[in-house]
Amino acid sequence: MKQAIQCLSALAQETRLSAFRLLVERGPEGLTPGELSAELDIPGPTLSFHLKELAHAGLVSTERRGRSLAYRARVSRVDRLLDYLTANCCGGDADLCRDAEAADGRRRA
Amino acid sequence: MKQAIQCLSALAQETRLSAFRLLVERGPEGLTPGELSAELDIPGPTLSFHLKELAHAGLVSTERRGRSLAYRARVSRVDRLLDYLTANCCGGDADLCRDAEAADGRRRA
DNA sequence: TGAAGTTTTCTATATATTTGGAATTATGGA
DNA sequence: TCCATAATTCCAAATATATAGAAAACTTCA
Repeated sequence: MKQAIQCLSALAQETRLSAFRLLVERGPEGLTPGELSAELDIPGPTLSFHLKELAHAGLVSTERRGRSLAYRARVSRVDRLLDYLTANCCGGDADLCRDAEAADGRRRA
Repeated sequence: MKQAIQCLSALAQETRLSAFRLLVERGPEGLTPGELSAELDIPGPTLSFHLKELAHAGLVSTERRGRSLAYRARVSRVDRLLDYLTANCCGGDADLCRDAEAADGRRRA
């Protein structure tokens, strides 16, 4: 649970969510803090604070590339997060769960 | 994006995450604030504050049932959240994305 | 080794969230 | 209507998070 909250908190902030999504789009090549700082128009220290938060949650990894660092998104973390959030849905009864969602949809429609 | 942050923030808190997961497990029958308050050992006003947060994010729905309310989890919101977080992964190049994850895994192993 | 480029740490301030007791509001049944 | 139950709102204090300038630390390449 601690880990899930860490991931959720990390993504529940505008600057960090934007940075993470840029990194997801970019793929394996990654982006440097300098590039992110420019792209997001955020001062270095502020960005650094947020990247640290994402790294601490395991949502990004880093690798040195020349004189800069390359930050990359770890998308698999997001998948694991989803699994945790919906674990044992409807007590494990898939049919019940499907019905519940359908009923819920009907109510809103 | 606003909506995604709202969902993430709502779940990024111990009491709310616990409540949400209890509701997910319970399925369509739902749980009343009183039951949740007892189960989680949280004072009424505190729980109420958190349920409001979840409801505001669209993660739970309510329905009156006799003298109480039934809170239910809206699991579909979580699915949509995942889609948003990983949208346009690796610029839409699925092969690239798969490779990136595999490489990342190798690095960590 | 030294200088330039990158990124992070330090630090203070501003802002936002969480908590729970007391009071209030809403509901259903007699 | 009136009472008992259920849940929410109000409020103030405690806690946590975000921001960015100045300074420091780490890398690389000449």
